[in-house]
Amino acid sequence: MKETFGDGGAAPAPAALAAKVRTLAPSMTRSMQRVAEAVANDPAGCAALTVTGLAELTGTSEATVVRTARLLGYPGYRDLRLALAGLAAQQQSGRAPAITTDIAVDDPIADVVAKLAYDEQQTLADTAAGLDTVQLGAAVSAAAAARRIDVYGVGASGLVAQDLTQKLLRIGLIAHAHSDPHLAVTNAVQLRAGDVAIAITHSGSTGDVIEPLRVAFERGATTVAITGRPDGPVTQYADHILTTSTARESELRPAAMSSRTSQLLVVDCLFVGVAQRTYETAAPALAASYEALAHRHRR
Amino acid sequence: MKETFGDGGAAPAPAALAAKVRTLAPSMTRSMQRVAEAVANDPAGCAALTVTGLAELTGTSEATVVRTARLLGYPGYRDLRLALAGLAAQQQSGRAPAITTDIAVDDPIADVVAKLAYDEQQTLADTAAGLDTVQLGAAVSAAAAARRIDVYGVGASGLVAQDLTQKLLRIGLIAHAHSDPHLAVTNAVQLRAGDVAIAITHSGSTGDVIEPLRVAFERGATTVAITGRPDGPVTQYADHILTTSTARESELRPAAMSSRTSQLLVVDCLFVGVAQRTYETAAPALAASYEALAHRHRR
DNA sequence: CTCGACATTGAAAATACCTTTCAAGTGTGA
DNA sequence: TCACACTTGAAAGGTATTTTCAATGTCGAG
Repeated sequence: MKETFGDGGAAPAPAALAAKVRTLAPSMTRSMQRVAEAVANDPAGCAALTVTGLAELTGTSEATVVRTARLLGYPGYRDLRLALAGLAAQQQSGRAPAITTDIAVDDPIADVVAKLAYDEQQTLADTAAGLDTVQLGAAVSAAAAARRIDVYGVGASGLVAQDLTQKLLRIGLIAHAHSDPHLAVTNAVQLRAGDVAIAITHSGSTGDVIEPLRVAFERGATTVAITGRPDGPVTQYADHILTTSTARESELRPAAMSSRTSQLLVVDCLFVGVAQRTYETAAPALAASYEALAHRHRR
Repeated sequence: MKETFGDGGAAPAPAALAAKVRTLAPSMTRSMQRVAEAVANDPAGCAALTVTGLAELTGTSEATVVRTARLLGYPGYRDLRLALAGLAAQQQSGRAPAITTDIAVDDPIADVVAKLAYDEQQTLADTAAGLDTVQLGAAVSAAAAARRIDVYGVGASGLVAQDLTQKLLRIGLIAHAHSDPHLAVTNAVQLRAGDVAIAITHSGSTGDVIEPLRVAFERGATTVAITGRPDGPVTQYADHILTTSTARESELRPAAMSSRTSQLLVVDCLFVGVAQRTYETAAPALAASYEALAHRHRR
């Protein structure tokens, strides 16, 4: 005959394992208590063990381990082990509040990854929440209809400018990125009504970027500023202002890092908006550029 | 002979299973993809199944299930199942519903913003979860001690390469970004042991980037690959592999967009890691560059 | 103090599950 | 069209889990 234990009524409890162990402890034999204790004390560790392993650890036998599992309400050790793994995962994920602190010089690399990822996620959420969709829509409309689009950005923002330009080119629009202030200005002079000029500057006060935008503005082009300071000097020449979020920075995490994340999201939104409005031409252009690149990949 | 799959280096990933499935999907066979898909779609359900059960559910064989588990980085199905149980428990204990739909041509601009922000956040989480901190640590150590660091990247990855270079320069290291494949190779020839070469390519098969990395590798430099395809050609010349996540893409949201987000996070982690290890020189260098820029702001 | 009934326990057999092997099927490039 | 490499599942081969069962220990009654 089969040995039967447990009340049978209790479903395989998910989380309240420690409690169950305490409740059932009095009705357990000595060896079973040892097993139950081990399980309650270190779910994660026990989840890594086989029946044999746990039996050895507790100085008992496989049979006892199985009996304990049964008493705790599981069909067998296999299922207890699964529950244990779940429990371990849960309580591990529970303890992750420490990410809010700054990155320290002696943080282990895993913490650095977690903190950076968290911060950037935060930045994205903030940016999305703070973005004025009306202004964005207006900028999109202007860009979609533009004869030509010039983008100004220096330093880290210069890369964002290039990113935007690359993508716009891919959907068949005419776009240029300028990080050389002189060339930017001389190009801005060529702009006229119907063209679009976009300045990207986190501080909102980068002279090298403001100057070409001013020229474009005066030439009658539609001007857009992507900046973290909606009250900064750059905005006085901007028809549309797209605000990026300013995350807290620390010594090891320069402002450039999160502002870049924020700027890229804005730029992506701008791009997708434009792609939507020019879908007829954008879709085949994207497909074509994709196709063209296939040849440059090795097998 | 024993069949061997998987990279072995990847530790049994804790949470980033869905991401891992996406990353590895391209290198899977059809039946394996069916298994992987089932696992990614319903971790909880699959955790309740035995190998045989999962094989039947997916219309494949036990062998295929085991192979898939291996490819995902686990020693066997047993361990995958444990991980699944953990995952199931985790995601049961509270999670947002997720904005799963693709961006459509007629989405209002506000939806575009929300979806893009959500997707990029997801990409960040996946990347952070899937990043091998051991590999990262090794790359950091090498870079911190390097005489010189060369970074290769073309197209969108070229901007990421520049971003990394800009930051490394700011903390006083000698770093160069190359997007011209000819110049990249001719520069790679100059590298020797103690130098570091970093290749950035989402596809893992961009010849223009692989070639200079190969040269650097053969010259004895420490080589690092930042790629979304840990099994791609680029990795054969890489001492350390940093895996970026592959998010689902759609027509309006090219892969380049999320891969860039992922790459930037990796690059940021690398940078911060290096800055930590070279803190004595990095801190004053950062302060100095900050100071130098102040003059370029108006008012 | 001795005996017997019963509970507890672990060794070992039996089973279920997981892993590996291998041959047949399938597609792919020369 | 053929040769080749890759993919796949059936079945053999191992492990882990479960069950059985006999040995041992416990405790109360005579």
